[in-house]
Amino acid sequence: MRIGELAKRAGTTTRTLRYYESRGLLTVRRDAKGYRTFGEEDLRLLRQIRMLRDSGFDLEETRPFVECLRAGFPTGDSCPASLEAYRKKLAELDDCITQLQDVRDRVRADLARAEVESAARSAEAPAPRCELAPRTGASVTGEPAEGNTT
Amino acid sequence: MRIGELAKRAGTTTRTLRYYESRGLLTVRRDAKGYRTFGEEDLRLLRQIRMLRDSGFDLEETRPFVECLRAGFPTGDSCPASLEAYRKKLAELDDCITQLQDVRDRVRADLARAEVESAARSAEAPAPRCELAPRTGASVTGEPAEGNTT
DNA sequence: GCTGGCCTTGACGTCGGCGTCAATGCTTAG
DNA sequence: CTAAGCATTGACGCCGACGTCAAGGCCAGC
Repeated sequence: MRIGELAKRAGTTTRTLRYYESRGLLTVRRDAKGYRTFGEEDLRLLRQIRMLRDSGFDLEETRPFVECLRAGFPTGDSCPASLEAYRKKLAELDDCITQLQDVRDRVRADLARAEVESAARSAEAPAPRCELAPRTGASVTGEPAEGNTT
Repeated sequence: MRIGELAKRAGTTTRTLRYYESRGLLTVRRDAKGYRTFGEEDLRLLRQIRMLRDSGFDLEETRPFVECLRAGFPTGDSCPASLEAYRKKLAELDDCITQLQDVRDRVRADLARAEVESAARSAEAPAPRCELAPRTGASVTGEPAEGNTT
């Protein structure tokens, strides 16, 4: 399998694969023509990387999983280093979520306060009335009843 | 007040202030020597920007607040556009938190599974015994008792 | 006069993870 | 023969929010 096919099968691009190679995540054989050659194990490796990246791992953090696979283990997370990486990421995620929640609460509070003050400002304005003038009988304002007293 | 003092008072750097100016967030007067000159209102404006950036607003998103302050309102969030910006960011934060929670749960599940399988592998391995050899009498391995049979 | 400290503009560097050329080579089908 | 479609290396572009350096002007104090 050459790079184009692998990229297609892995749902990525050749550029990405060459980049991974440059980072040492992909080890490459070459055929007689100088073309990169890959096998099914590379596909598995790429799927592993993609899953992790979807979970917020940056590329470097996938390395333990990659090395684990390359060491012949059935899955990328069969090794202690991978478990450690999981735990680290988990802690990071928890921290991140907590921080974001704090921020959200702050923004929520700011919004609430700003809305209240905005309402206060409109209240001190001449209070636009949405009521219609009373239909029934005598006018409260003391205006002359329509077509009377002439 | 010149740029250095403003930067110090706002807890930031002159580079940042010049950058804000280049983005049109800071409007500048110049003195006779060509130096930038600032007033207290610029300090308030900077504090507003800093608060928002701490809450995850990118620079461009602080613009409504800045314009609100410059329009003479008492706070940056006295204007409808600012309230809208709050609501938008709030929604973004909620989305972001939800996504992160999903990711965290996935990672947690992956870790749990990997831990179980790791434990399973150690179980099928030759079970490293942490017991000491029995003190009492006859050796199980059939080795010659120490200093005997000579 | 010199040093040190403030200011000016301009421009390049950073970080991650690739995207997007450009110039060139190998192979195969028409 | 030629075009199409794969491959190769190398190098610049992008994004946001600045950091950092260079080269120079202006001023105060010793």
